[in-house]
Amino acid sequence: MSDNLKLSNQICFPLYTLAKEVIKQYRPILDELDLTYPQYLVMLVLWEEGPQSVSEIGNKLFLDSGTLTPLLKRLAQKNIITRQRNAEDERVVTISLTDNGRIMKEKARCVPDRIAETLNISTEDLVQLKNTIDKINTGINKNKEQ
Amino acid sequence: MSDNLKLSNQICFPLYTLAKEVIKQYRPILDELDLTYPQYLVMLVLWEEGPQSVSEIGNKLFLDSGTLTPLLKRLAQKNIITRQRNAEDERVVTISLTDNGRIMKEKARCVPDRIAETLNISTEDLVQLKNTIDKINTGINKNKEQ
DNA sequence: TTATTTTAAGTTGTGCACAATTAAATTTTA
DNA sequence: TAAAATTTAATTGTGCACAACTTAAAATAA
Repeated sequence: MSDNLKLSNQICFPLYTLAKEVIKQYRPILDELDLTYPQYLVMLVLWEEGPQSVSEIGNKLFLDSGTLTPLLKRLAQKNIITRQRNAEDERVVTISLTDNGRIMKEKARCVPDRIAETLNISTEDLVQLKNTIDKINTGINKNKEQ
Repeated sequence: MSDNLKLSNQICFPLYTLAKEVIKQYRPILDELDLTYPQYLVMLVLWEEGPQSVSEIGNKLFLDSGTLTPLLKRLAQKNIITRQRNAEDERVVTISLTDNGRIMKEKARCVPDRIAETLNISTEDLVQLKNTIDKINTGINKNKEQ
């Protein structure tokens, strides 16, 4: 195994553990909103872009209906979103915020600040990480096109 | 929300999706070994460091017994590891490779090459990513110590 | 030694994540 | 228009991931 290949091993594992670790940083903060990290992502999309279909949410978050359907049912049960089958196209289910869901946006305003605190890292390093991640994603997607 | 804080949002989500994406690259390759990515990590540790307890594996992979116990039972069912309660200290369960488990190491030799191919990224970028990840992990752990 | 504390693994319950399949509605094509 | 293909959610099943708890064993303290 060449050094370069060993390196790929040394990257995937840290990446996998770091992602878990960062999500763990969200847990105590999102607990106050009674949200998990994937649920928070769905709420971010709805806060930012308003009512939309399950598949639109799925395309933005890279999650399929097998993940989203039960997750959205849980958000509906918390009474922060509604799920309504579309009248024109009955295949589509439109997800909208309830009043409670909209109110939650205010309570969630502080989340990014608090995460930034726990990450305890410079802006330059964050920019650096984002650039490298984008580069890798480009590499992976280039392979897919072939 | 300052630009810096927006950035933390822009980092955590790409990190979360990239980690999932990279693990997805492993799937077709590890399917040939009938292993999942976490199962592959356990096998790597056993191939490299030999028989060890559940908690030793857990410390190295940052996984607890709630995750490892059922995972290890599945590996034992595939007949590639054994789980044996320690005679001196009966709290400890020692995990060892079977002959099949040792043979699998040869079949797994090509995995890093094939992953490196799909990632399609330069050595410099990989080194870069690893450095940034290590830096963030240091930042998180520094916070924990406080 | 006996009681207390700690440690190791297992158990239970919740919530993703995703592959594979299904069912129904819509669109496209012949 | 009727048949075929596509799209959208939902369902089913497997496997993490982790918090909270339990159990048994071992280590430590009283």
